[in-house]
Amino acid sequence: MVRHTGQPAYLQIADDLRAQIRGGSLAPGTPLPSTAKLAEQYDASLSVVKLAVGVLRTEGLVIGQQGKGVFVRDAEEPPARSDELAELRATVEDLSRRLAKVEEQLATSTTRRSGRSSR
Amino acid sequence: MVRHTGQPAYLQIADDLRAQIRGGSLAPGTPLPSTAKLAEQYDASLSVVKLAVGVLRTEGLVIGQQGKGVFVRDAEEPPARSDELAELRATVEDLSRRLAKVEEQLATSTTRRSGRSSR
DNA sequence: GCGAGCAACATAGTTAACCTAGTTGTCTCG
DNA sequence: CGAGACAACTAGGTTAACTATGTTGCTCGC
Repeated sequence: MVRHTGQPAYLQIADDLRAQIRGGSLAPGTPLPSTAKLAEQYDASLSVVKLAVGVLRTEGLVIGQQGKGVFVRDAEEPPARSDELAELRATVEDLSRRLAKVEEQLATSTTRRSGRSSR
Repeated sequence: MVRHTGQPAYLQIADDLRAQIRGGSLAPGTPLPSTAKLAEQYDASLSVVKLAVGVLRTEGLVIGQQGKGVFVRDAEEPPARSDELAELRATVEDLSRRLAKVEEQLATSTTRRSGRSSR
């Protein structure tokens, strides 16, 4: 895992999980794989996985329940308060950054790609 | 210094710093004390201070600049025009949709958990 | 059969150490 | 005097170890 993006591993993992959540692979209410599983899956240390989950937790995308697991939060839409503006701006920034990154990946990766290995 | 209010230390520190920012004690553009200073000031370990700053960074309240310091972001004082809010909402929605699409394309066509991985 | 206890597993928090990398001021040498 | 080397700071990332706490399922004894 990790690779070239210039981004730290814990952000890459957070991004990936976030994408899976927003993309529907991880539906609201379902638990993420355990930190140990994620560590193995991404071939990362437990520490970075914990950091990644911490980011999503801070963002409010998931809710960790001690002893049980980390669950995707109900895609409840924000209650529209004054902090919503800040949140929206932050989200826009985040999305823009990720989009730029992905677009770059797409641009630079069309030349060498091996199998579409399912998913 | 982390009195035990039931909240973890790193959240207490993050809350305190956040309050100082929103309260104006830490004006936009000004740097936070260095992590070492904060650690001493709160009588906490460097680790929890780094976590606290990480939270604020994730929230977008501050921006860390390597080698220089952590600066209060030129904030988001809400001009809060309701049309801007609507615009932002629309933009976010649009970005999210496009991003999910692109990311899914990426997921199904690029190096995806194929056991590659550095380390 | 039931319940107490226990083991296994889960997240969460804390700490410490080490490394990278950027910035800035200083000091020395040519 | 100036340029470059250097040291002292800065944040950021990674890893590992330990602790605490909660959940769940199993087993054993009654």
